[in-house]
Amino acid sequence: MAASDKVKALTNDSSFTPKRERILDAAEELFALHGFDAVTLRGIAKKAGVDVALASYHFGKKNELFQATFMRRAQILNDVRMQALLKVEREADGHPKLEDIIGAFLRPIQQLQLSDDPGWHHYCALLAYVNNSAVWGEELMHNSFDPLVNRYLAALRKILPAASEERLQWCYHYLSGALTLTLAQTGRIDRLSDGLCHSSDMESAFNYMIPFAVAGFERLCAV
Amino acid sequence: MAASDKVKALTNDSSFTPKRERILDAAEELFALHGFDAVTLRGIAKKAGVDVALASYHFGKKNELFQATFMRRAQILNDVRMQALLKVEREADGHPKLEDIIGAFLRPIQQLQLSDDPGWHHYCALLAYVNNSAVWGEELMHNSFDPLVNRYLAALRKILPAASEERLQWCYHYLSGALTLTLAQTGRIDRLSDGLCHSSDMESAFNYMIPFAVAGFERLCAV
DNA sequence: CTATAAATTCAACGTTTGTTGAAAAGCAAC
DNA sequence: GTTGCTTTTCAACAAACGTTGAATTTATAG
Repeated sequence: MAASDKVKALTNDSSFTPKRERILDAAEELFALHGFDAVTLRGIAKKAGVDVALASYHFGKKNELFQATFMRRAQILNDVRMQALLKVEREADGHPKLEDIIGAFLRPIQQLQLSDDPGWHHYCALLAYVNNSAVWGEELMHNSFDPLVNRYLAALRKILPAASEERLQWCYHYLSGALTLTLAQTGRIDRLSDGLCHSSDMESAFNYMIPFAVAGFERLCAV
Repeated sequence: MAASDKVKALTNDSSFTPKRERILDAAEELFALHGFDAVTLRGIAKKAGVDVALASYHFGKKNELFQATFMRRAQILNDVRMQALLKVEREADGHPKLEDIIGAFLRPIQQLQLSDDPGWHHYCALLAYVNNSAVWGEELMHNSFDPLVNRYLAALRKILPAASEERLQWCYHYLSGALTLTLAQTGRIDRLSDGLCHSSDMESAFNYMIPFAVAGFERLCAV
């Protein structure tokens, strides 16, 4: 009996089988690189050094494996982002600047993307895939991130009291789009800029993205 | 002999077989909705009311059908966008405002998306899929859109002479990301805003997107 | 050391996939 | 109306797919 390890997943009990984790690692990388449908359970199993049937044993259907892969790091990301928001609110005595809030939202992703763990690198690409997907975009993002995002929106509302809810939502949408295309790392900016800029240059990408988004929010949501 | 109709495609000769066009229509819709790998040639053929083998006969491999589907409307979009840019440049005696240029870049997409032809609706979703895809994003976008985009970048350079090339490229990247997520229509903003905003509300999406991007460009690229 | 349960592999199933060669149908020209 | 060419269908292929039940190994507990 397995495939009902959901209790474990929820309680963040990391007493998992090593092979189970290796399946998730392999799935993470392959799903991020090629998308859900282009990846086969056999490909995942091979990369994990494991029999095909083991993926079904631990996670059930292929759909469920995909969701498990996506959810695994979601809570960690939420925690880091929440800490970042609380920090800037604390340090500014409850009156953070717009730039601080957007920075708190974006910088953790940049840091995780560049961390030693290559899994986070893959996860960021997976995040881009899911957020832009008509199939997974709504439900999976909602289940994984809405509480945190709503907390951020509340912080933005507080310092942008003149903004209509509609404008605030659309501004977040544009920010999310800019972030998503950045994390997708398609190599397009490399081509278009003829080698001047690089999709992999996350430092530049985030350094410019923050003031870009700040200016947009101010223009649409300022008093 | 066929599958080398590439001359026709290039010369825009629309003396195509009706069934060939119906295959492209069906492929457009299905690829946009589910992505390349989730769509089968049999599914396309069924929707087009045609035998499976006919797709291979006209387009060769599945890859090539996908590219043909994507390229079909690309030149039309390029033409419309180019006309829009020339118009704002003409009407401003060669000195258009930033807002005019970005509007010329975005408004044609909005209009096509909302046109009577449902094919454009699907094509816009396909554009979002391709632009965010690690597999197709670089090559296909480059082949289809780079000349036009470079023409727009030149127009932006002219009115933002103080901007470094790097900043200009990244600003365009963020604009492209905001546009891409908008065209993807994942339904996420509907959920996050609890029904207040709608992915399908292209009028609001573009009305807000333009000033958002304008403010971003000005902040990063202004004198 | 043994019994019990979990983890893993093995083998196989029924489908579905993209692709192809040959046959049939449609259509032009003479 | 027969001859050539294009278009379309038919039939079938080998390969790969997700999934499952049973067998085997590994770990846990008493």
